[in-house]
Amino acid sequence: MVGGAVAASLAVSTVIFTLLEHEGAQRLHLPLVRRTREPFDGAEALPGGWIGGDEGLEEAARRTLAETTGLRPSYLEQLYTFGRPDRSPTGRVVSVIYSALVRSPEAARVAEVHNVRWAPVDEVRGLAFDHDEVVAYALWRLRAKVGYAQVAVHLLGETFSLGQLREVHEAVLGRPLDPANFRRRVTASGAVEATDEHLTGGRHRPPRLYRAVVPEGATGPFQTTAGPAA
Amino acid sequence: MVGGAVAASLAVSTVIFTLLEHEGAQRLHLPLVRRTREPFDGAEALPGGWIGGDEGLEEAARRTLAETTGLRPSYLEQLYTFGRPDRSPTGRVVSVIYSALVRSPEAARVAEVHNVRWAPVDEVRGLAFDHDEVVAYALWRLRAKVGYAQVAVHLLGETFSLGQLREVHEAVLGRPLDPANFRRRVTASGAVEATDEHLTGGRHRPPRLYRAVVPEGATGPFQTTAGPAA
DNA sequence: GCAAAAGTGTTCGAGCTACACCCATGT
DNA sequence: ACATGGGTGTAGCTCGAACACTTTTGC
Repeated sequence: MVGGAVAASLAVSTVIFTLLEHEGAQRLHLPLVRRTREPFDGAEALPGGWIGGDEGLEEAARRTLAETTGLRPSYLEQLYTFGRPDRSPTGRVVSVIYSALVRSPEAARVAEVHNVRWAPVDEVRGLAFDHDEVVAYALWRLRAKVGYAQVAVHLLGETFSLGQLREVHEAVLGRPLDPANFRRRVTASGAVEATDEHLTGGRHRPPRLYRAVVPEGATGPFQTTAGPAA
Repeated sequence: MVGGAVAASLAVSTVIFTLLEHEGAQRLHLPLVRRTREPFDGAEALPGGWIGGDEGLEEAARRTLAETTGLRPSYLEQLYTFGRPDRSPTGRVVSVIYSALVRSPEAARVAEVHNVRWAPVDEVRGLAFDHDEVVAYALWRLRAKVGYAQVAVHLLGETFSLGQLREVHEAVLGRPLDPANFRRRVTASGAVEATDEHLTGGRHRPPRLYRAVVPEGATGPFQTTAGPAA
């Protein structure tokens, strides 16, 4: 299976979401890096890089993410592969796009070190290549997924209150949710389990803390919500 | 963005589903081609080939599909990209996998011409590379998708009875469906529209023929059920 | 005591399932 | 006439939306 290969460059880029305080509310942000070479010199782009000769695709996503932003995501899944022949003006580039979530403290830790700007998702425009499109698609997928899969917990720490989890969902979906119904839906789904601890220091009644339950099928050949394990 | 590129070979393969008569019922089948060179010489594999230097990914999928099987799919979407460094014993190959549907007459037309075997989906085993995995994942996705998206119509002709459409769903899901409820669900969804014609020649009351309704958002930048347009 | 979030209960309606039943056709 | 798939009606269940209400804390 060697011989027919063609000279396309293989890249990987990642759309990373996190929650940051913005105008008094938790809102979805993503990190952008400014390009320092042609094409699109000076424009902002998604973090990424070339795929190494001896690494898997997800591995490449993690490596380039660490190199360009220093981030270690708590969730990472393949999103889509873009390969229009004209998407880069300097030659054929096929990009495997990953989608990731990082917890806020991790994002804050990195913000001061690297040349990274955290942009609110709805203010992302004018990115290099077709990255505007990529971001819109990643956001659409995240919003769809938060409805049926346990992804939101990856934006929070080990334990969390149901109010905090609801705020995450609200930030992702961009609309308020009924606290009572949200609580019932989440607890009934079995996706979280109660701990004995409560969150103190708040201004009101201390909420019980919960922990995410690791799904059953996660050890099988396929993660049925994210794609094949390969 | 030239210069860092790495020497990975870029391939495309397609999992194609169609409906064929098998043991008295319509069942899902897919075409396999027998390899005539190393690696996996003599084994069966998914149709595919190398991606050309000046074609899009979907374009490459259509071309290789035509070249190896002669098939023209009525539906085609990107499924997943596989890139484990060791998935081919002869060197690094990254494969973009597409999932396709073809109508039965098209499948029958091609079956006699090319070196293609149509295998019932649940008897597919021992394929080259990681193609067993790929098929299992494609099937899982198709079954999930048939529940919320209008994909089944691509296995039928221009017009069809609701009984035929139900048979398609039953073949995909592998279980019987209540005819009354299926009819109501489909008509209420607005995914099909009634024609004035009826299917004659059957042994019983002639069913009304329906036509698939092209979804609204299909002209926008994204097809919200399949992925970005790019 | 008061404000506000945590947490519980209840009602309502949409949508799905199961199943009874009528309709129209070929044999 | 009758068998069979096409097509309609309907009762019951589940689940989510809306919202009233009680509980527990800080101030």
